[in-house]
Amino acid sequence: MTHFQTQVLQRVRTIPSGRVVSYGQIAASIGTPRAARQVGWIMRSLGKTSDMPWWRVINNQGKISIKGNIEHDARSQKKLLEAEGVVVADDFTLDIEKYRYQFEEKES
DNA sequence: GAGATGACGGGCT
DNA sequence: AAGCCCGCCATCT
Repeated sequence: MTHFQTQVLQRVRTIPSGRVVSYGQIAASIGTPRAARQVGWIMRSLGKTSDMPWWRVINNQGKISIKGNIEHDARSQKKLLEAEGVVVADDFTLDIEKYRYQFEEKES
């Protein structure tokens, strides 16, 4: 478990139900605004072995861009979000500005 | 240590 | 609006 990974997971864990954040937001909140890709990379490695609300993390275009190689695919993420009251279109897009959650705390 | 990878982001066509 | 391209940066091989 690297420090970077710890920081990311720590933020993901604070996302409230029914809200979403972009990979870039998480990267920025831990002090590395340009490491959005790495945030996604960490999500990929999470798999099912986590109780982390990974499905509340989407890209800045308000779209779910998961590849689907893991057990989780875009469809399951869509269901999870809808279960929390988030409206997701058939093309896996949603009104991110409406559900976007702003991190308040900074690093720890 | 060098090159390749990718659940991203932003800019340009 | 949709697609293509380039830059980022922690990991992996």
